[in-house]
Amino acid sequence: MATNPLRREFYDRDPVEVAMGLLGNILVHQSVEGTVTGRIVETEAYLAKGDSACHAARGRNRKNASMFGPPGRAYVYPIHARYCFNVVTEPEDVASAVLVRAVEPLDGISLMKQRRVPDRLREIANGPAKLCEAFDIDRVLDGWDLTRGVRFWIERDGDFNVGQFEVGRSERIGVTSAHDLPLRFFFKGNEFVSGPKRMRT
DNA sequence: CTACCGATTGACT
DNA sequence: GTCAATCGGTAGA
Repeated sequence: MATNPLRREFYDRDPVEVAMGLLGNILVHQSVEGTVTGRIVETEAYLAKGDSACHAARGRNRKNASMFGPPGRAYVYPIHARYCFNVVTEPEDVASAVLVRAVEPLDGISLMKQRRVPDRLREIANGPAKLCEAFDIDRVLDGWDLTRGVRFWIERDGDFNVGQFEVGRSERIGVTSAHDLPLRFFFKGNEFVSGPKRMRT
């Protein structure tokens, strides 16, 4: 069956636009264990310029190389003994990205529960590292081309009405610099968004 | 080689 | 709200 991944042009834009545009779209990972999908409900933008919290702020290295690659690739990096998943935005050599912080589990929930302990539905993917555990995203997928629609991609859900949620905006969670930049976006009131209630409304 | 740290999480007051 | 466990990557001796 043909897949319908978001195209390169979607990602080849300002990370703030991509971060807002990703909300409501569906993340898909087909692994040997089975297929899991989830609706993106929370994102954060990391800018190529003027953003000290961006991993590329102090230049290129082996770890952040994917961020300097073409748009529409994955940037997966390890932190605190876990992984986080970003999509690369803007043209090659412009190092910006969007962190996918939370998804609402849709298909393959039993498989996600197998991978996640505890397995309460709301807690399965309401955080960047939780999402990676539930979706089995690790460094093997760093640099993966999300626009091919093979194994790992993001697609639009034509039946989903984006307007049913108001989009909230806040400072980013967890960053130790550039606190003031309001670059986090989320569906207000959606229970699968990460953080305490005040960060979800 | 060792030292340090983080875009986290989960447990706890 | 606070705090410690976690470990791969990087920087520095």
